[in-house]
Amino acid sequence: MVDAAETPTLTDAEWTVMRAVWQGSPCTARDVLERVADSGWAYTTVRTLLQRLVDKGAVAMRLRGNTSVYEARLREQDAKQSAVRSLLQKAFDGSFGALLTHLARTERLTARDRARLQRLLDEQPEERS
Amino acid sequence: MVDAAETPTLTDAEWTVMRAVWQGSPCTARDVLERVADSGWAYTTVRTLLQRLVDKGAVAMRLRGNTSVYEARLREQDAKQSAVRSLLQKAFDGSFGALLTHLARTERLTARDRARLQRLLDEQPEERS
DNA sequence: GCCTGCATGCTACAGATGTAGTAGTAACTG
DNA sequence: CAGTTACTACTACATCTGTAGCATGCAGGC
Repeated sequence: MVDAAETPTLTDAEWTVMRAVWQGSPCTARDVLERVADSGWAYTTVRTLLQRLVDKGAVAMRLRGNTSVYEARLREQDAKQSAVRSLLQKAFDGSFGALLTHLARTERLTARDRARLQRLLDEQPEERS
Repeated sequence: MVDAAETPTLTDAEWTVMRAVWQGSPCTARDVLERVADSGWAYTTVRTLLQRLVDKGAVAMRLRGNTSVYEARLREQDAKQSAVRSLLQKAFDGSFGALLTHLARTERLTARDRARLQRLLDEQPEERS
């Protein structure tokens, strides 16, 4: 009852920045800019997004000299889990099983994926409601 | 190259309306309003959302008497697939396997889910790339 | 000491989203 | 026929998102 409860929701652009931050956590805006180079974003855009993430509590900011240093506060695991939950709610009636069924039906599973799914089935301990 | 290519992206509110539409497809705005009763939305809100969906091509509208009748154009399967793809891109580096791994780690399967998934795995023919 | 460069804190602004309200009109109801 | 309903087309408007620009200040080089 502690973790993914108050996870902030991230927009697409914010996900891009968070991925960069997670890539190496105490980092500067300049670092992030480099990591998201292909986005073509301006430095100030990265800055704005980082600020919004700070506002949301997803990253922490502190000063080192006159430079802001950012550090992830939201854990990648939690963000992912939250994103999955959100998808589950809006598109799969909240049912994890419905999602799996959909995946198995529509996604092309590689042999590796199939094996992984199988393992998921075999390993997961029986549910005790 | 026909199906989920040009699938429009749905917002959360739009998902809610689409779910109602899929529930019984040629239907009126009033029908939708009833189906989403718990949302507490005003009739005009539903109307606006339906209009936006029409604009996006997700539903078709035609007149019967002086009443608009809406019909899903976007298939539920395609919408779901698109939503999954989108999640994959932003949170799992586009890797289906990464999503599975995450699911295996964090989500719980009910016995029913397990059975269903197992059946799908057994049934689905081996992939040939 | 002054210029150049990089950092910072604001401000901006269009388009998307959530959530309606209003005005005009067609239809049912006594 | 007049009032009450119900439907439609438009308009509204605060936020959120994507994507920056600007004014300013400190720090190092010449």
